Amino acid sequence: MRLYNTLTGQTDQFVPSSGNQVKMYVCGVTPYSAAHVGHALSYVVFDVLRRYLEHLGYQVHHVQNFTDVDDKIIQRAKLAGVSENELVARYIDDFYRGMDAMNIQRAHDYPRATQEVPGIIQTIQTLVEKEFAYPAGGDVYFRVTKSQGYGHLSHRTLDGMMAGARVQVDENKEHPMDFVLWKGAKPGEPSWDSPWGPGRPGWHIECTTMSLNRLGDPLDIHGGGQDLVFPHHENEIAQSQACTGRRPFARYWVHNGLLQLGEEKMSKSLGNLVTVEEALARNSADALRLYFLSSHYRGPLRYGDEGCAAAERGADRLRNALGLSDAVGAAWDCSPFQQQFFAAMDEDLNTPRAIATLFDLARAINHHHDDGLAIGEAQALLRRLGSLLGLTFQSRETGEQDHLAAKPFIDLLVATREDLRKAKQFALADHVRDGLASHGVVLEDTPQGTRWQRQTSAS
RNA sequence: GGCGACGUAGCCAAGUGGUUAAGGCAGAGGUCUGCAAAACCUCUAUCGGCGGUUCGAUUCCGCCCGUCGCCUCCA
Repeated sequence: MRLYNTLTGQTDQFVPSSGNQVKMYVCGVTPYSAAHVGHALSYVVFDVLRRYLEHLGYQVHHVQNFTDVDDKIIQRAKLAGVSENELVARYIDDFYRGMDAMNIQRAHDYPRATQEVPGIIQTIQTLVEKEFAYPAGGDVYFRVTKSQGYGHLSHRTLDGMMAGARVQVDENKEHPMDFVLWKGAKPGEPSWDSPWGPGRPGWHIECTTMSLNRLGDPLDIHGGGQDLVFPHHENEIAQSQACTGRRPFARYWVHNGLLQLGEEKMSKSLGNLVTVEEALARNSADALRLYFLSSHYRGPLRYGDEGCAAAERGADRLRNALGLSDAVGAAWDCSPFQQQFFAAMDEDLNTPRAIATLFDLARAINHHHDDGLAIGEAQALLRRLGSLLGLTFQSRETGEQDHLAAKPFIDLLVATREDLRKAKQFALADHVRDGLASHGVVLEDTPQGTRWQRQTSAS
């Protein structure tokens, strides 16, 4: 397949460094607040990338970290009156719950910064020995001026960055753009002993240590949101290549576009976020995935209720095509849809086009079903292609319990209405139908009898 | 200020140097239905503005207008 690579700025043919093994490292979250739909979007994208690579026959080794020590965690824990560990545990749980509900496959490994401290210290030590890093005032900094090609990934130069005039003056730094590898501990902060005194890892260094230790360089794919390109990924490259003395650290850099809420990016610091839990209370996971994937992964996407509702109706359309009963008629060739789908996915994961193919296939299924042809094979294809996008074709699960409890009564009402219709008591029959509809139960009369289901779109 | 991205129908969103510019949602008409629902069929865009390159540009180049992202923690 072809894949856009932030490093080269082009869409390149994807070829892993060794055979059919793919080493994929995706930057994870800092668990100090609930997982939001922007996270869901990002991890849906990498989930689809992984599913598709696996479909192509690659063996993907997927590692994703948790940055479980940083300023915000310390601050929030104090605010909540719990330990850092408790806070982190709570939000890691929340993260897993949300991602599982989105049908995102779990990574093979979820390393945590706090569990890698000896390795991180080792990495920093190597950098200090190679003079890429220097201790100052209890901290250790990375020397960006010694790093060749610094700024290459984010297409900027040190001079250009200085011109931004937003760099903060720091007495300890040799150069304003130098960044911290090790933060000396302040009173009351969690800390570890190190050759430079007690402290904790800086933000970027953990990913270098974890990816090099868990996967080894070169990584085939390094992914994350576009907001990580600078400084996080730029710094990761600088550190990692300085540490190993080899390049590239990662061969394909894949970045997803950011989700916006209203006119701005959704982010924890702006506080304008919708949590995954909230989104899933109103929409099925399929609808959200359809929504995310119906725009290209590198472009921005505006999140909103109208978009969710439209996606839910679309999901219904696909579900309906799969819900049709098969006939014993002649078969027909549905393989062109498959080819079209793969062609779209091969071209830098063009999920909008792939989804369009899914809808085309659904229409063909409905059409041929009307003509009395066999549709089982095409339905199986739709299911299979959909699963490459992580679609389950299940309706929303909320209210499942009520629905089960109410089932015998709904069945009874539906059967009664059937009798009324047979007796041509249409006014009464419609009254029953309207009454059920007002409780979110939708009836559908088919030649095989009346079907009912709970309304899938949130209301 | 520096760097980057984007501007396609009522809304969301693909795509291409040249026969009919995907798909979804919404809308209109029709078929089916006791009526609906679902489904099917049909209809709804000269691709931000101005120049340039070209036989020909929505697609390439320049400028302008507008929007967004990064440059600070962030998927």
